[in-house]
Amino acid sequence: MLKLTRKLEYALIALRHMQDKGDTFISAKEIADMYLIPQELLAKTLQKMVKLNYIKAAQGPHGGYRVRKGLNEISMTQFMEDLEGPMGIVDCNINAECIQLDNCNIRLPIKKINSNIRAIFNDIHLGDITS
Amino acid sequence: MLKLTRKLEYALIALRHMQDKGDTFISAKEIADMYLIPQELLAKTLQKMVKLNYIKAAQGPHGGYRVRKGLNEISMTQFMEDLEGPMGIVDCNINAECIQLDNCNIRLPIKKINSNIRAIFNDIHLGDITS
DNA sequence: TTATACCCGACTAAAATAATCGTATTAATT
DNA sequence: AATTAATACGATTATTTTAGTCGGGTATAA
Repeated sequence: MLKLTRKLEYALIALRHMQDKGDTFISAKEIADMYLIPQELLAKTLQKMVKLNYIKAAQGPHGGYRVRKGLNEISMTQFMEDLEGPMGIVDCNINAECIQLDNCNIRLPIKKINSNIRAIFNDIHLGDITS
Repeated sequence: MLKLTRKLEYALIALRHMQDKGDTFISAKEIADMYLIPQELLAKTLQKMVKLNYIKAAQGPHGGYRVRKGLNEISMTQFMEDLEGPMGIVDCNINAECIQLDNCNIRLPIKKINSNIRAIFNDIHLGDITS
């Protein structure tokens, strides 16, 4: 309960590793081997981050990935939602398709918790983790 | 991602409902019907809360559950961990069986996030939600 | 032209969560 | 005493989410 997904974990690990390596391209394999994470899964996550323009890819031998500049300022909220879709402590705060509607007697306090959590993740940025 | 389980949701809804009703015993059925939640599942959750001494049960017709006094002071952290077991933004902060060990390059920042989240839930008490 | 690496969708596996079922027990009511 | 409405609880099944794998493709350096 309340856990980050592995995809996010792997993404953070990879970002940090790449950050450390500066401008050189790092292959998915290198990262996967080093941190003992499944290469294919990591690769997919990296590919997603390319699309999101978090990182840049280079194909062919000596190819790999490197981080884009300015990544440090991205908030964890944005990062998590970019990679995993909307986040909310309960569904009704996201999609509003809850069968209970106004019937629900805990809607407001839950909403408040939700915004507290968002506040935390708004205040943490990728730079806090990857550098 | 980062969602409360239904069990917790149901528990909170039930607690609030019972709180509203004061000292009278409320059946699982009444709550299940009112908020359109599966009766058996709710019942099990209520039974767990009886064991935890959150609420008191009475069997037989006109039986049901009612909240114990002093419930309002229980923190959400305690509540969640009582019902669902240890909570942590990543596993390694809980069971420390992570294959990466010191290899992990994001351990510290993640740990910090974790304690931020705990701080939120330590500061919210059942009374903030159920009354 | 070969080897290395990214790209990407489809698929399968595993784990976590949610829900149901069956049977036993308790106690108020008639 | 019998009936009924309730909790107690372990076992089981179903569903959903997350994790991981596979296969075929494209790009490019050497």
